Amino acid sequence: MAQAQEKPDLPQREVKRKAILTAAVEVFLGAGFGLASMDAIAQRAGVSKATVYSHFGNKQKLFGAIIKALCHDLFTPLQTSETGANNLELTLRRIAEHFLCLIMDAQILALYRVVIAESCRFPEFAHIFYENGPGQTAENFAPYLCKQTELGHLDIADPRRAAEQFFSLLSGHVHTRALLGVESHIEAGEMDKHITSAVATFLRAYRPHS
Amino acid sequence: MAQAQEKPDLPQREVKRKAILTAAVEVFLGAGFGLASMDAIAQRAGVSKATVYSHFGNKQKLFGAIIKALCHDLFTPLQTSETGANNLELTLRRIAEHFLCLIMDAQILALYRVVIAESCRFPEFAHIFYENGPGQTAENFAPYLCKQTELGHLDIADPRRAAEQFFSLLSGHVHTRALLGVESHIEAGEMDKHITSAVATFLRAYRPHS
DNA sequence: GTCTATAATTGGATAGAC
DNA sequence: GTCTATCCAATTATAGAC
Repeated sequence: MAQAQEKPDLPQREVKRKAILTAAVEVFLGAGFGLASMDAIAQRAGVSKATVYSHFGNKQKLFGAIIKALCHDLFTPLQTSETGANNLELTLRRIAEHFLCLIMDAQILALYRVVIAESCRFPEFAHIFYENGPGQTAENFAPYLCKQTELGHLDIADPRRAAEQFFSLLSGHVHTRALLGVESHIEAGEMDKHITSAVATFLRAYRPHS
Repeated sequence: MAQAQEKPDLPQREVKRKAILTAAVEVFLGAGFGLASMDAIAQRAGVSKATVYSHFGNKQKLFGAIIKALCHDLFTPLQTSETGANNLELTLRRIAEHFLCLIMDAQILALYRVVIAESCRFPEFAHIFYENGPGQTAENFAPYLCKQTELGHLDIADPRRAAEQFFSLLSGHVHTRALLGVESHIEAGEMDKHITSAVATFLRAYRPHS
């Protein structure tokens, strides 16, 4: 106590802040906003409740902090540019696989559930989620479809709408079931068929009739 | 008080039971399971809390009762049989319109949000929701696609999968945004374009190449 | 059978010691 | 800056009057 303070620059406070955020993610995503308790978060973070409040003010603000952070961190943008270039079907398939890894990710599913559940009480977070997730995804993919149309490999009049259709085909009932926790595990073979079928349907619909 | 009891057969108890159920639907769908209170339900039903407990035992059981009732009542099956018969595109469009009315219905959206939110704590209800909703819908539609394939109007190898793709195209980001409460109102013209585009994409993908 | 009143617990938030 | 102890409101559930 006397000669402590040796490393005033070691961010002791930041360590606790991180611990609280990590705990809050687990508790909020597991229990939802309503049933999550600040006690549970403090306990899991290994700090006192007062410390939690000193960092984040109140429950709503803490909730907002973790939702925004997750929306910002979890959605890694799909790489549509600089691809294997010439093979359209293969490129679509690669994008499809990445997309399905994203939307079937346990943490993103949990985030989606919580954001949907609280969309009436916290419309701001629903908006942020949509813009960073589904919105961005379609927005980024549309230019690729546009270019492929210019090159004559596709025949698409409304690229943005076609992009949404592509991802809707991919989400499908597989995603619905995952969101509902019904028949939660899907074997690799079934997933492969699902992707193959979605890509094939999209290509049959939008390939030029030679 | 003395000469009351004139109509012992009037189902006074049933009236209160109905009032409680109605109130419970509003409160649970509005607030979610966690933030819904038995006080609020009793108050809205115009009865005392003790009466609520005497009818439904506890909060979980009351929640289960209303979820099951809603899953049973809200999903009206799409009429795929005995249609305008010969015009395939028109029939698909009619089914599509009915389907979109269903999934954009405010009460079904609210039910969906609550069921998703509680899918971890109440997997049984998620299962019932899926079976009565998305599952039934695709299951009932598949035979129609099968028959159209036999008639040579469509070319579908896996009718069940194609059925899911049809409804996935129709749900799309329109449904996602509605679920999230983002950009909640959609004008009729935009909805019409959405349906037209989804049906057209499905037909281009699955019509036989003459 | 329904109500009023209350028990028992929990959860959000804070005051004050160190 | 962090912890302990506590306040206060709300909530589930029930006991007992009528």
